[in-house]
Amino acid sequence: MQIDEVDQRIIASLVADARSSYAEIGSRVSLSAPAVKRRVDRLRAAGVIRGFTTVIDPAAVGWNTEAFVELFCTGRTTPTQITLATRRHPEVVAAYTVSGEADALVHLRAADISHLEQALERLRAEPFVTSSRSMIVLSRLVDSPTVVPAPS
Amino acid sequence: MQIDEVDQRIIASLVADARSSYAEIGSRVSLSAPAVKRRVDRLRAAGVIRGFTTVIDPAAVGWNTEAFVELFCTGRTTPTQITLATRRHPEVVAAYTVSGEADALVHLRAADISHLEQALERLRAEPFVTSSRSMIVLSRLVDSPTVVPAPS
DNA sequence: GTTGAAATCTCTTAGCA
DNA sequence: TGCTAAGAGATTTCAAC
Repeated sequence: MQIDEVDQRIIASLVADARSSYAEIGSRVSLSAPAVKRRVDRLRAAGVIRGFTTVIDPAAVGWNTEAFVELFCTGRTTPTQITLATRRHPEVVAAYTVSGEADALVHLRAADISHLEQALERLRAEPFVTSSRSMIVLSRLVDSPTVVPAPS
Repeated sequence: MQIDEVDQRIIASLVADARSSYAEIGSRVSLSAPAVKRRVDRLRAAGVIRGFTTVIDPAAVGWNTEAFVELFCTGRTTPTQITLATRRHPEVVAAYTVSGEADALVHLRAADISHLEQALERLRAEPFVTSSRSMIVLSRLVDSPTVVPAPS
């Protein structure tokens, strides 16, 4: 799909605040509210905009502990297998297949250390996991939403 | 701050769709629109709700390459130093201090491999970095927004 | 302290030039 | 694309629980 500079500025505006009105975005990109809505609808339909969500302080809802786990898998493990397995665990925030020593990197979020330990145990019990290496997050230094490059 | 089950359900609703109306959320939690707004305002003021954002397909805006980089730092490196250094690089999506072998884990997003290479070079040129280990993301398997535990 | 109802104002959204 | 207009939603005020 073709995205012009106006689309990018609309996206940037929506990333900064998903609840701003079309009129407000329009005034920022010099477009009328209906024109903005039409573009947003088009971007949603095309899958460029996946959805609108809310950024929550994890600690406030009681999920204080985070970790990244590198998974080492058996030779014939497919990405699909890892996807299905990791999706089953509610503690999994994100999972990736990666190049390098490990085969996959899993981002976990749990209430506390003991909850994290349980989740880790469950994850490691998956049949294709041969070993794992965990990094517990001590502090989050930077956390930006998806960066939209400014039109050059 | 005190969060009751109604707040949690409002949060869950906003995480699922940040643009839904207060009336819509209200019908789901059996509250009037003004009551929902008051609670949302309170949650925002308390920092539980950090903001509303839009989930973008990174590929659609031309950022196709992702990597995680483990940083090994000199003995007297403070988290603040790492924060300031990583914030300077627009490719840094997130950064954490971690337990384990590495001192920090940095999540990078770039347009392509050569862009990623440049970003990595810049990052490794930071004076406190002694070495690094990169994992290039081959595919994103799972990517959930912040999970809000259902009230039990 | 909270809530819901009503009034006013803004925004959304469809139709049309 | 912008404009207009009708409907829907947001938000403030106020009274009641």
